[in-house]
Amino acid sequence: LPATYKDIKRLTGLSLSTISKYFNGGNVRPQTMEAIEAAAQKLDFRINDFARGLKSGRSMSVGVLIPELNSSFHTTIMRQVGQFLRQRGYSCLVCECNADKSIEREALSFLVDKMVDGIITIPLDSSGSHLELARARNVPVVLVDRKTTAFETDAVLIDNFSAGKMAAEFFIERGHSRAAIISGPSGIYTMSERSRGFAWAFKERCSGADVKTLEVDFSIEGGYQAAKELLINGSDITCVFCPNYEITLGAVTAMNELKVRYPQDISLIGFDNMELSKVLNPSLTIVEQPMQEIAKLAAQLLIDRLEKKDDSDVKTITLPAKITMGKSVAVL
Amino acid sequence: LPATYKDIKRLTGLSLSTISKYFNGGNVRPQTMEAIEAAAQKLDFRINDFARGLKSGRSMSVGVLIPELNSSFHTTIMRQVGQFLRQRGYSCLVCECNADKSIEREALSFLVDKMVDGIITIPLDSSGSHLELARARNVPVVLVDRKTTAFETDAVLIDNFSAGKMAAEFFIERGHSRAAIISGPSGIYTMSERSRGFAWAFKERCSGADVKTLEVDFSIEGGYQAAKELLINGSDITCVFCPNYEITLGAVTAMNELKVRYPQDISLIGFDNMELSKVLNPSLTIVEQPMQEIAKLAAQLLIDRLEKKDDSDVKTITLPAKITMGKSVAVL
DNA sequence: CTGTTAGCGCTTTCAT
DNA sequence: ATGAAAGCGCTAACAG
Repeated sequence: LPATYKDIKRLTGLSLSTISKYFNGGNVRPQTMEAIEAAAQKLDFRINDFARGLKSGRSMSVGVLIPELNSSFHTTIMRQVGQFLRQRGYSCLVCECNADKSIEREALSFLVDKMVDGIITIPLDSSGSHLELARARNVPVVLVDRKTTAFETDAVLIDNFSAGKMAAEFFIERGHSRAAIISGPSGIYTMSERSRGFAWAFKERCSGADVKTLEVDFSIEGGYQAAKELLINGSDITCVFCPNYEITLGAVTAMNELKVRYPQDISLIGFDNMELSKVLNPSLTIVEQPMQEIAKLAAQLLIDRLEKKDDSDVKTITLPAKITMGKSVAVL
Repeated sequence: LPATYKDIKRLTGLSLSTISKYFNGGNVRPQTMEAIEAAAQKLDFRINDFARGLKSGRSMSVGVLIPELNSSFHTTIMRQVGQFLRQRGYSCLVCECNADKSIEREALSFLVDKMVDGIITIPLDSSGSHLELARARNVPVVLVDRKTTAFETDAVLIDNFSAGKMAAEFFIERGHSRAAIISGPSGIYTMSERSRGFAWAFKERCSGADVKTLEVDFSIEGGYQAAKELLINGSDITCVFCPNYEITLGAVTAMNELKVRYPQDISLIGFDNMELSKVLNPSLTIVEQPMQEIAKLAAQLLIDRLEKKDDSDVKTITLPAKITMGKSVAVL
């Protein structure tokens, strides 16, 4: 049975309040501290987080809620956020909602029940209505990657429009004018922005351009099917942009299967995940997000809110993406 | 301010114990239930997990402690375990220890402090001495993937020796006799077993065989360096076995860089991760673990312990691996 | 089936 | 700097 303050009291003769004060960083005199330390050591004392939380109303934990833990981007964000938060004394409760809105709602309610002090989330439901519950409970929320339309709160994003534009310009500069983008669901903020940027650049910077937009499920399978369709019937397309990691994976798989080679037969730009880019041969040209920075900023922003170091208005931090050159785009 | 039993009492006139009973699945009469439900609804009542945990001594949460969240295998296990546990009403606290033993020890102590009811872990410290703390606190532990030498508890593993043997036999059957294995640290149980199985099969089933064993760091970089070294100086090797996912990734990257092609120049068998196998061209022959089953069995075992449905002696469940054929092994 | 009662281990005024 | 006392929200006998 775990030791409690009472046991320490028994060994030291001190009162509960003095002991509590010590464990909360208050001033006690050296000999008191030594006595408590010795007793705690001897008893293998560890503070009871439930009792503390019950009394103080804070859990020193934050909830991380993301769509899918098998998405490389989401997992990376989650890890970095967790690492940073832990350094600052907070623990993380991680939930994934399997890309299902009703699970997302449940998960949020679960986190609130667990008394998390704050929430960092990549929202699935783009309205963000599920987040109202957090607000009702006074739990601050920081959005990552996507903004919500009906719920205003702090957010850390990349400039997705520019990311799409970048990919388009990379193609245009190398002589391409007939392009396709295999986009995820247009209801997803990042996807529609990247598509918009891609199409805009071709329209604006390349006369006589033709951009096909395929909209698929947000998965490897989706990318795979769309690429197959495109390669079989896509006739005169010379280049394809895959604006997320899973779609990229699916598209490459389809090309392998159909023995279509890049960059010879068709040019390709992928998204995220440097490692994939390098194991592939030829290597892939990709648009990359500064994941570590995104995570760090989100965590910092949340902590600042929790600790009242920042009580400014809702703020959105926008970071740039960058393009990393591989060998998957032909010069026409 | 969140509502409590007191508020429900005020609205319904019922006693706290009746209300508590209802929320814990006890029998109350229909009209009582309706009254409580209505009040709870109206008040937006949610039970306070801290108070409940403090009183009951159970948190309905389990700790998951793994070496690295950027390892595809570890992440997959963690997800599956989490999913299964959540279905059963438990939540998960996930910690990674960045492959550092002292962090692992801290993380364990952190989980115990958070009052997890049980722990599922892929142990890094192969002695398992850090797990003593859990035992001292009466927190059951289930090991996944690796066994500990100095701490006996339930475990779910694959037959790693056979996995290595399988890879070797696949090579042998296709006429290979000069092989290499790029193994992870021999202190890691899985790695030494897979190596042992690999070497054993060549020795036993292939006269005049020659097996080089390289031991590297447990990382993409490790696999990359070793493969490079092997390809530059390895002279007469005709095939390589990479007994984990990260090493496989590194090895393929090295081959791309040196323009060494498989299966023409050298044959290759990788480990884990079907997806990688398919995006690569040619596709990879890999040894696969039944991850979903591993996770499910581990979670089930822990729950059975927690709920006293199983009070048998410590048990170890061993599952078979299987080989999935790709196009990365040449027939000599 | 329902109510009364006594804490769980900690924090936090308020005194001293 | 330390102590006494009250109570956070819930559970679990026990009695009715």
